[in-house]
Amino acid sequence: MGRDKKFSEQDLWHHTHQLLLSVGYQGFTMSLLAQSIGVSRAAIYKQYPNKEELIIQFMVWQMEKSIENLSNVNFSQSFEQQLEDLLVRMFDMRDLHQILGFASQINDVSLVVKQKKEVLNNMHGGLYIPLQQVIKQGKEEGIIAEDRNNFILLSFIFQLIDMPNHLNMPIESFLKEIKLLILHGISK
Amino acid sequence: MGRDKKFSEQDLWHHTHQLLLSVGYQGFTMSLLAQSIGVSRAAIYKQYPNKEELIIQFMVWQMEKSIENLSNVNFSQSFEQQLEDLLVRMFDMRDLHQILGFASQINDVSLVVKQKKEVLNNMHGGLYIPLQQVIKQGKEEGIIAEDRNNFILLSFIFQLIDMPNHLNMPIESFLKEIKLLILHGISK
DNA sequence: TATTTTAGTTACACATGTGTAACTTTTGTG
DNA sequence: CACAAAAGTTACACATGTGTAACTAAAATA
Repeated sequence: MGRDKKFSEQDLWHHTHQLLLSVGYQGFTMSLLAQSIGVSRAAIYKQYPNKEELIIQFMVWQMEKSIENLSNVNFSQSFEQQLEDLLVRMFDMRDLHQILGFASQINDVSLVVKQKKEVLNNMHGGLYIPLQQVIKQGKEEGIIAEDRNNFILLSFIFQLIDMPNHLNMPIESFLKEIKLLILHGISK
Repeated sequence: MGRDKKFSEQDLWHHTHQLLLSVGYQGFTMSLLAQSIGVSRAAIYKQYPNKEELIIQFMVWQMEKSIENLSNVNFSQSFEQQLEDLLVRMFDMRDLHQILGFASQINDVSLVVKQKKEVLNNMHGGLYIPLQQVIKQGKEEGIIAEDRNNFILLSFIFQLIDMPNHLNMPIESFLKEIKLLILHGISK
């Protein structure tokens, strides 16, 4: 029973996403969110006790989606194909990255928030597993030197995916450039 | 004449810098700044009409320092030496980078702000000139392929300098790793 | 020492954000 | 149809931020 909802969880996350991207964490307010969804602030407070819990929950949800996505890389391919597969998937979740960067700014206003921040941290590891797998393949194929530190290599890949496309190249060619830089840097 | 100042411009910029790093642009308030300097808010308002003009002025000042710094790379060295020289200097101005990223979030509350944002944009070019010079040298020495796009290469270098040092390696070894990644990517 | 000038403080009016309590609307069900 | 349950709104109290006007403090100088 009860009356029909004016906004779905999808709506909520959609607008949360957009707002976080455009105004950042500190600029994000419940007023702005309510306004962009088209309901009153209090309607959102019925579902989430405060801004912090709403945002951390959004992040956990996004992280789950991302881990799922990355874990679907086809690991039976060659190293280079795996890398390409990976890069395309990582490229799709670029702004997610940016958003997850806000996690450290969230105040521990409640135990729940503190715990979910911890959860988020642990999930970060899950994000790295597929990458580790790809690097392992690269080492097996003799493309990557055995003695190189995996963690640095994957930080490198994560960092490059966030490289701004200032020239506004088509995604495909831009990804090709990134792949080239990852594989061989600036040298011939 | 008049009474002695309680805080110098240096003090002001120092605390502005620290605050921007720790709380970000949206979290930055005149109250926090005044508090960390140890004066009243109004004392700062005597010098800057609002937060926006204060911050944009700080950015212009920082940018000037950075351009000056980068332009002092010794361009009579070999490509690899130039690159190393450059990386050390860029590493010193890492957080500057982060701070300049906030520029787009500053509201155009006055003509002055709008103009200084424009100035800042133009200065960005000045930051690239020494990098272009180094890349040119690399091409001349036949290390970088002639047909590669300079702008992408320098975006790449800028991006890598911001790579987080999650393993907390000593700066020297970390810079060595970055240099290696820039030169050859992940391949042997 | 009285005056001028500059630096700094206090206190106000205003704006925007938060979280909640009391109320209203809409829906399904006995 | 009336009434319980869920969803939504309005209005309030409170907190924090902004910018300014009136005031006070300290130093140079005539």
